[in-house]
Amino acid sequence: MTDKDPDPRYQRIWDVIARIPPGRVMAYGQVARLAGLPGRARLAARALRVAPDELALPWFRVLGAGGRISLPEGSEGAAEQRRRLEAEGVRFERDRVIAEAWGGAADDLDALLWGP
DNA sequence: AACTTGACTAATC
DNA sequence: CGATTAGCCAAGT
Repeated sequence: MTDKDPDPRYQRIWDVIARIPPGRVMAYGQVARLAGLPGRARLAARALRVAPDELALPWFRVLGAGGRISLPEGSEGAAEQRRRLEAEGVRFERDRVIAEAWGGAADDLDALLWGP
């Protein structure tokens, strides 16, 4: 076939994001690292942006470094992201997610991805 | 092929 | 805290 195969890097990133437990959050860099792409935080962001809606990924559980929403403040997406996270019990401190929400997620994913 | 852009990050000031 | 700089690399122009 002449078609390009789907980029396996994106597949891995989508897989990681899809497994983030409710009520928890992860940073782009962390997602990239668990996807086997250390240092490619921007690729994780791009993958999320181009992700098909059919995957129904929990995009709102992915934040920038330090638990901050990366979408432009005042944008529709930023408001929705915060609303969805708070609906799952994730608490905020000004524009930043409380540290508790983001512990554990890596451990759980580590178990799900590498050792079930 | 050269240049710009970006849902990033860490370090500095 | 916020602003700046620099590193990074894939995709868009």
